[in-house]
Amino acid sequence: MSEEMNSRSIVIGERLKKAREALGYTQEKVAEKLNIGRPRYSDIENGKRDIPLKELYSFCEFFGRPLEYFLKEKLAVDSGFKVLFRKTEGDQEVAKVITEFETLCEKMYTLEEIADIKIRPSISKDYAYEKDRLLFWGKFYAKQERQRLNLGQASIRNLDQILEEKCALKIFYLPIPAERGIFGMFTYDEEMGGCVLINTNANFGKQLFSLAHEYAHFIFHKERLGIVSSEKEKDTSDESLADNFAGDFLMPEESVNDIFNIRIKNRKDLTAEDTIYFAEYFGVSFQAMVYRLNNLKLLSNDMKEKLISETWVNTVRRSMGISEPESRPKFSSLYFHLCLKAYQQNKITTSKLAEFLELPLYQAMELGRKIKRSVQDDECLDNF
DNA sequence: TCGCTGCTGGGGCGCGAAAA
DNA sequence: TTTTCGCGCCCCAGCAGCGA
Repeated sequence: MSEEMNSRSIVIGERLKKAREALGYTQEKVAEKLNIGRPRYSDIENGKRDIPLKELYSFCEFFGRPLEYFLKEKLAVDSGFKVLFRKTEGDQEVAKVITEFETLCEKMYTLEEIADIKIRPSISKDYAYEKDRLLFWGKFYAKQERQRLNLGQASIRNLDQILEEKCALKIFYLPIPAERGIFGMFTYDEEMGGCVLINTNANFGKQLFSLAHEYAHFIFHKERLGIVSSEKEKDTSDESLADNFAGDFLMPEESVNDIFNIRIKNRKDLTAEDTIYFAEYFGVSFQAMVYRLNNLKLLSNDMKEKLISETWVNTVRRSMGISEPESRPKFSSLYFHLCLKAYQQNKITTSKLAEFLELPLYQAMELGRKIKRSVQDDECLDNF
């Protein structure tokens, strides 16, 4: 084996090991699935044996990773996902989602490199807090962040765009099986910056809340390599702080009070219709709105319990002319923009464009033609 | 203690080069 | 053209070390 081949085999072997451990498989299981002997697979992982291209494709397919993952000299997220992997040990469905999340982050990083645009968070502020005053600090920093980002008191439905543009967060959307109780994930890496994954199986209101929640992790808990925001962990102090922050950030007390005073005035308690109106105004879920109104003492405990148990909320929403928006694209507008920019500058081929956007080649060719014809970036974005 | 991993030795198989 | 030989690759069995 030549020296070059040897170093390549070592890199591939290390990536194979990471990919295998990410899915919680043993060497024996992988070897069995791929129909090779375990010692041979062990040798491959240890870089002692070169891998034929055909076999490498099988590995890509089996681990759900692009070929680049095994061949690239340097990965952006070589260390950043380790903790996430450990946290989801044994749950291969979730492990697969995380693998896809990692792949998306890696693609984003590659695109930034190709387009020569490195977008990194500029936050250097110290977000210190005391663990016994989480309500206070959540509210305090939510207000500060709104000011810092010039958001005023208005509702922020386009939070993903704001966080991408102003905080350089990388945001992706993927479905995670509902029964796992996972709403979002966050990971941070010096090289990559902050990366967020939102579960698209939740409704849009819940997704917005999860995004604000993950943003809280970004500002408070960057030192933790990976965070899975789930039902199981909701009572931990980090999760409580993130929830408090998200509630205050999305539904500022002043705004809620203002609307309450205009709409409700002299009435004794809110109705389900009122709560739906509030939720729609702030873009959050009905449930989040109920809890927020209750926390602000604008909704009695009895009414809170009654509203939370209601099953006809969606029927009322529809009768009020409110419908759930269509499904969300997996990629952010920034990711899409970087793809188009790289293609426009002839830095990626049509097949690469297809790969980055996960499109069939013919669609990528059509898009490519539009990009080439188009004079302005915006025009081609609108046309697609 | 058990499961996982790394490592070694023995043996089989296929392929290419050299010899008959 | 056929046979032989060397080499590389592979599999299997088994042992030792490590960590939970």
